[in-house]
Amino acid sequence: MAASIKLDKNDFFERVYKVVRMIPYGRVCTYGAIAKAIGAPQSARTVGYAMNASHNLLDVPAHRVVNRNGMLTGKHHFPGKDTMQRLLIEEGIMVEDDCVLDFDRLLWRPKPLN
DNA sequence: ATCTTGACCTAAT
DNA sequence: CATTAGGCCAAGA
Repeated sequence: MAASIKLDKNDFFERVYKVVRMIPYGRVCTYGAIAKAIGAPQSARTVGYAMNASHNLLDVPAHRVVNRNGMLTGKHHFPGKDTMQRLLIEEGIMVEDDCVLDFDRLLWRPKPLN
């Protein structure tokens, strides 16, 4: 047995979801922050990919995840046209021009996972 | 099995 | 300041 200490791909996804689930209502988070929280600071890209698969999981508020600029880069991947923006606004987050206003204030930083 | 693309980020030029 | 390049992991052709 030994061997295979390598992380299963599913683990990576699960970790991402775990962090995203912790994002409080009315707050937003970034891909990079999440990546860093799960111990893969340079895998922000894969975090985004994980979000894509998270559409099935209703527990994961993917709309609260934006890029480090506060831009709604993933809005095109949501059903409908401006679903992501709508969801954010419904939580009290002001969005304009595909960017989160007061982004610095609303940004929530996840704590590193074990 | 290889190559390309993708909801990104950081550092270097 | 703007642009380029590299790195990461996963899925589709």
